[in-house]
Parts: sequence; C-alpha cells; structure tokens
Amino acid sequence: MRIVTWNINSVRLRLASLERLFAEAAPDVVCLQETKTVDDSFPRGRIAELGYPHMAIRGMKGYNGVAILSRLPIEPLGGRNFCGRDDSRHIAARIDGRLDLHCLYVPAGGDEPDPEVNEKFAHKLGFLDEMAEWGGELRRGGRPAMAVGDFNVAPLETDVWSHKQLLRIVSHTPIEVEKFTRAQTAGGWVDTTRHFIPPAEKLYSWWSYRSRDWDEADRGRRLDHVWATPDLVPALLGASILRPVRGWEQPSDHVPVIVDLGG
DNA sequence: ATGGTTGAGGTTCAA
Repeated sequence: MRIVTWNINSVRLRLASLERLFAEAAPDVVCLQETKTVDDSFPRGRIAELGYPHMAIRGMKGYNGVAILSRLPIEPLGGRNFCGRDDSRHIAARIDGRLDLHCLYVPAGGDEPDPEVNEKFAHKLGFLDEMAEWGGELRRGGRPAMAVGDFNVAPLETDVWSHKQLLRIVSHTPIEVEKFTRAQTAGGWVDTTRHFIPPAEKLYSWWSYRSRDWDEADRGRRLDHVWATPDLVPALLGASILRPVRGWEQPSDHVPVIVDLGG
C-alpha cells in the first residue's frame, strides 16, 4: 500500500498536477492539505474518474482544508477541532479496515516567534500541545495508525538548509521543535521518512516561492511528515520525497512525501 | 534589515 501526503496549495488550481501524481506515483491513498475550497466545490467527480472514488474531505472558504483520497474502501472517522476551532485542519479515515489514517495541517504560525505578541504562533504552539494529548489518547486505543501532513515544523538540523540561520525562524525554533518532539513521543510515533533516509542526510519537502531559483538556492525545509505507530514498522517497505514535483508547471511550494507498506 | 512569490477572493490576508 502506497500512502502519499501533499500540501497541494489549492486542489482546484492544481488538479492537473494531482492527476500527474496519480499517474506517475500510483498511490493507493493521497492525503491533501491546503485544499482551500468548501466541500461543495471540491473536484470529487474528476478525482473519482481518475480511480480514487473513496474520499473524506473537510474544507472551508479560502483557507486550510484537508482531504483523504483513496482507491481502496475507507470508513470516514470525521475530524477533530484542535484548539476549539472548526478550521478544517484534521480529518481521518480507516483505510481498507487496516489502519486509521489521520491527515493534519498544523498552523504555520506567522513570522514572529513570540506567543506573547503573535497570536498565530501561540495557536501553533497550542496545536502542537494538543497533538501530544491527542496522540496519547489514540495510543491507548491500540489500533494501527498513521498521522501525516504538513506539520510546519522542521525538527532536525538536517531538515533545514541552515540550522544556525533558521534558529529564530518560525518552523525551526527550539520551542517548536521541543513541542513537536513531545507530540511525537507522546503518540509513540515513528518518523517513517527518517526510518529509511538517514538523519545525517539533508532532506526537504518545501521550498519557498520567494526565490528566483529554488533548485539552485536549495533553501528548503522538511515540513511534511509521515508518522506511524510501532506496530506498522515491520510492514514498512520504503519512504521517499518527490523533489521533482517542485519543478512541475505552476507548482505547489510543498512536494509529496511517500511511504510504502507491505503485507 | 529587508524583500522576495503565490492563492483565494474580493479591494487584503495567510503562507
């Protein structure tokens, strides 16, 4: 089973890219973030025609929005309102009766890394705290699960182009990394990407639009993650990040992250 | 220190 997560930055604008992803990566399940559309305008029909008729979607006007697209049968599990906000940042589904898949979009957090003056950063830290509680609850449920999505944190020094230059940049500050790591630990989550790609290796899933040549400058960050419960680890076959997708026509600033499961 | 670009949806906000 191949599972992909991708911050698509508008599912309607990038429907052709999604179609190309289906064709070139042959995923069984695709989790999307920043779909940026209400459910009534979600391109369900086209996606079903392309072979992914099983969907769980949760969108809102203009911002955020998450979706799970599957060619395997799913059982929708609904979404949680993190931080008491109904803002379309989480949706879940049981995939083929085999695992519970959670698609998440963590708040970006604005520019100023100070929760006292920046409400968006405070929201992000609160969200990460709640992810720790939530992961602990899930863990007690005891089912095989994955948590994937745009977590908007690059935890390792090798997850950013310059650890030193990004220490005070939102997504790589010590407080975010600490809360991110706490959430991972509380849920007992395994980082499936780093399970296969050594932590010593530089690895990114996002490159800013604000660069003349993203490939040449290569000032990336690994903001997109695929976490799995330990009981799924024996089934893991591989992991990869589709860097070339950043070079597709009219690209998202994020690229798809893949995990393959056997059995 | 600052600016750089993109998307949605309207005459700006979020990333």
